[in-house]
Amino acid sequence: MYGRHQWRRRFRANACRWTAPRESILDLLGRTRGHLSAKDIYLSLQPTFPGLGLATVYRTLELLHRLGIVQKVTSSDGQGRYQLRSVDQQDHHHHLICSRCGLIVDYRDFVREELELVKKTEDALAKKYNFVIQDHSIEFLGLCEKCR
Amino acid sequence: MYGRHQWRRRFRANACRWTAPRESILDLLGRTRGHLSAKDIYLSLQPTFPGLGLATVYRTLELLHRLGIVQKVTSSDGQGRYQLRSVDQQDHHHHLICSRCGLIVDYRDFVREELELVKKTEDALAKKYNFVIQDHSIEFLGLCEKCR
DNA sequence: GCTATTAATGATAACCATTATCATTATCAA
DNA sequence: TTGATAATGATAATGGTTATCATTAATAGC
Repeated sequence: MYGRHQWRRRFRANACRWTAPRESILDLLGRTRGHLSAKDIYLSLQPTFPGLGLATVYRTLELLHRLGIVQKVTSSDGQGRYQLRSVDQQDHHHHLICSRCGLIVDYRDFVREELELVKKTEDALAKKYNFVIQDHSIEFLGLCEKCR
Repeated sequence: MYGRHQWRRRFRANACRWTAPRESILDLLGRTRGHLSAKDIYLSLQPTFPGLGLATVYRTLELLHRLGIVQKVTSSDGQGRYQLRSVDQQDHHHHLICSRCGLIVDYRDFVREELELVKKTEDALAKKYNFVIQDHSIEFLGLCEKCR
């Protein structure tokens, strides 16, 4: 995983400053498995960083998303959730989402097959519809064990 | 496509009443290609149905979604968009979404291959994670011709 | 190490899609 | 026809996200 030095360099390269809020948010994302909402992050950092503002969390997440550092999932309730984009391809995954309680499960089954197809589709769509493809999302919606 | 008699029967079977707002919304969805937001629908019906309330549009869309009549896409700007679920399987498609302006393109390329993989994945995930799978979503995000 | 420039921050108001409330109306089974 | 009640419309409330703006802090140039 990246350390603060690498992050700092990456920020500099994009004319962005390396600040305490950004470091603490990246740090939290780095040591958290799941998908965090802006409020999750805001509340989690409250004890160690009481001065942090919610607006800064949003701004930082948007920046990280723009830089391709963070992956954004808009769940069906319209709330954005964020996760560090893993450096190694081994960790690429897709989502299984409970439409009742919003639980998000990362699954890694069939990812190889999925990515093959994704690559093929991506190329074809980019050409046919004249899009610049930035990302893809494969999700299954259903009811989890508790909600079924 | 369904006519009002079929819809009416389907509503009755679910203890739902057949009303003017519901008929007009279904009618509009039936003769519109793209994905409509609640406000789109509200504004489109304003001339022919001035009394229609926005809340009713939301309630109707939620009902149609619950009944499986309508497909919902939550775009990355957090706005819900709705489309009549097509009766014939031939029309099954996935989405190409512009992350800047929200444009949604339905594509039908590689859908056969995608659905094969989807079926396989669905079965495995349902078993492994004890989910009841209701739906899936495959989306590509990028910048459209105008926004690139 | 200073200092000027200006990006970033925090507090808060504004925004906007969606949901809840509630009195009124309309559907439909009996 | 009528009674029970589902559905509606108007509007207030909610909640996530964005805009505003004065203040603070990071960085490049000296």
